[in-house]
Amino acid sequence: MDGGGWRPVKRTRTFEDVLAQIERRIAEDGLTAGDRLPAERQLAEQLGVSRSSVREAMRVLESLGVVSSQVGRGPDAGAVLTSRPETALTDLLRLHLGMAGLKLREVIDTRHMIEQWAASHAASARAGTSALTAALSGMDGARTAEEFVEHDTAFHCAIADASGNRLIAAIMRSLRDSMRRYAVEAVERLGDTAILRAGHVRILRAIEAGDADAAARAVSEHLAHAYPSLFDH
Amino acid sequence: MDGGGWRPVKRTRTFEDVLAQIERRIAEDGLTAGDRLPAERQLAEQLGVSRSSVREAMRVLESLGVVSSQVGRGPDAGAVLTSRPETALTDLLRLHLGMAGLKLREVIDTRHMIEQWAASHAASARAGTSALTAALSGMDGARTAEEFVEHDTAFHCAIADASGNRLIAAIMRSLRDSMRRYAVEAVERLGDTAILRAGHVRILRAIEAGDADAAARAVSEHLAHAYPSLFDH
DNA sequence: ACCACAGTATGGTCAGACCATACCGAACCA
DNA sequence: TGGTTCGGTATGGTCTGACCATACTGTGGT
Repeated sequence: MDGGGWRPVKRTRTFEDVLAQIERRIAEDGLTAGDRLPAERQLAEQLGVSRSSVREAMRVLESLGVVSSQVGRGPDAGAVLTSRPETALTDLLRLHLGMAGLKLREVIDTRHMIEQWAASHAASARAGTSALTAALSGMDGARTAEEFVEHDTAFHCAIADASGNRLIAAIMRSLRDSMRRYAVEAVERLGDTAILRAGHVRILRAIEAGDADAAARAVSEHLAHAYPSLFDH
Repeated sequence: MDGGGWRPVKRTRTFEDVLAQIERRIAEDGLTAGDRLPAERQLAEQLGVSRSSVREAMRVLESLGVVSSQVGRGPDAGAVLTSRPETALTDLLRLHLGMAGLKLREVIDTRHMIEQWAASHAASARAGTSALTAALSGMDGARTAEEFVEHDTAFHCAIADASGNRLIAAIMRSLRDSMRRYAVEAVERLGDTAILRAGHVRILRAIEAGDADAAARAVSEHLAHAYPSLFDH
């Protein structure tokens, strides 16, 4: 019969329908961050489904960084549209890294790519140098590997922020956050952070000078020093 | 008293605790794709929570592409760990694009960055040329803009696949999928696809020749032709 | 050896209840 | 008039218990 025109009935789960309808409403009504969604009970009644299904859809939207739920009453209560792709990206990467679905090497290569791009663009725009110098002095005052990594993350994220592309900045921040554990290990294994500091200064100088190529090269060499085991060819 | 040691009690929701415990189990037990999680009812009993809370946690894990639920009975039923970051990324980008939380320009710049990187690496490895030629002939046979974009997506994703980095390939695929609508519009606006074909051929030739720089330049020029309005400085 | 069928474990869905939270507003007092 | 208190209420968070559809499992008959 090879199907004979038959199709399986009802393949989509209820909460998926709810999700699709909410997404449609967002697109059609032009909803943006800050706008409120109807209350769960109201939405359930309007869509003719149970509150559980609406809640499961809400959990998905929340996990993707699209809504944020507040209890209580008033203008700020209920499900409010937000735009937090970075939290969702962080969770996504952390979980897939933990499951060994992704290798550390792949994450670091991605970081390499993003940082070269961001440093080039930051240099072309000569942007973000104040945040970079602040992070640099923060690293100088760090007394533990955790503290160092904290400011190191701020430094590298500042480069991404300076590129002006929020998506790339969000990916960068998520990569760093999900890698935090491995970054601390890498710093402890290295012991001396002087060589890392030199790399940071070279990146900063290249951006200040507006030299995109030099900035990209500086990033590349910096990462090679930070993760030597991944760059032995 | 500055608080006097007081802190708000119970700020985390139940399903978040469930989520944390599942994640801990994944990390501690070294679970990977293919392994099964306990059944919802069983998990609820073991954790001392209701099944609803377990289900909400499951929805989050599913939306992040970490588990996949199958009904019925047997070895394949229940919640199975998976590794599908690309579906989660696609949903994430699509929703945030729809909400205007991200601008199309940012997505295309990201794509530009990834494709230059991937084309360089594919050229260095001289990899993926067979998939690329197949996609190329697919585009030649396309009769509608949708069909063309279909094979165009395959072409560009093949470049990312050839880089060997699954994270970057996943980001590439998600970017393309979430942009599909805009890509079709762009092709229709362009009318003639001959210039796009020429760009594809140049990219392919550069990869075949193992010329990383030429591949990166070809990608850059190809994107400039496809989205002229975004490249007018 | 095969097949039909009851049993059962699974996720999917629903209804209804109760709780904590936080705002709203009216009644109450100064 | 002005402020305060306190009950009402809308919100999300959680739980219970039920029922359904699905798909395997094992048993018993042929």
